[in-house]
Amino acid sequence: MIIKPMLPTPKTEAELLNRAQQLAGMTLGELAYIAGMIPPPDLKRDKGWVGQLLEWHLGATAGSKPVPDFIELGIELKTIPISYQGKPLETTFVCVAPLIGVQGLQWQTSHIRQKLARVLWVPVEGERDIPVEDRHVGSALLWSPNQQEQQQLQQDWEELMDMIVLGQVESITARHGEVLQLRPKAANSKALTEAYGANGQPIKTLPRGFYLKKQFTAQLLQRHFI
DNA sequence: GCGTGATCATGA
DNA sequence: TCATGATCACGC
Repeated sequence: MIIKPMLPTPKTEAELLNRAQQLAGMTLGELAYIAGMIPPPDLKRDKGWVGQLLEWHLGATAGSKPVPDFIELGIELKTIPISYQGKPLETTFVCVAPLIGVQGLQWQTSHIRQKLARVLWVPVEGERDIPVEDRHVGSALLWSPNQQEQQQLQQDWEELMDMIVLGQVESITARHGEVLQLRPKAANSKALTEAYGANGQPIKTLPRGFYLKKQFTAQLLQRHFI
């Protein structure tokens, strides 16, 4: 697939937000045309397509490195699929969860806290009955967790990491955590990575990722439009 | 396999 | 109907 070079990366937060807000109201088909991309008929085999399209338009630089999308600005870009009611249709993947070498890890210095410190949220229509090319981009917002959100995130993170340290990763389900979940994040159920077993011995288990629950992202979106 | 971008699809 | 657990694509 031939695509045009991405737009230059914004130099300031204001410039990034401004550019994101210019995209509001446009369709993914229009944005794809500008980028020289072809919209897929659906997202079954192109789950990251919308995110990569927006990365192109906003000049995100990180690629697949475990750092914020806009390194200089310390800002993470997240597209979020929304329903006709403006509520999230999916949970939001944040980052991979460490399963070994986790003793002594602190929330304050964790990767997930760094990733969520400043996020540019770009809502995009996500109902499956809307053709991908006809879906509209919504109004972008820059977000940092408020005190309550920080507290909720830290509490969930500590609970989940405690279980990982204790070798209970395989008893963690998506129901643990109020706002943050731990779920598989893998190519398939045969992809395995190392973790601690119940007796401290090494085991092989599915890689996991941290995800924000829908209710949490719904509230932060709503908070912005109040 | 890992980390990025995420959404799919089935069981409850 | 809906969230959980599973899955898809890509660069390296």
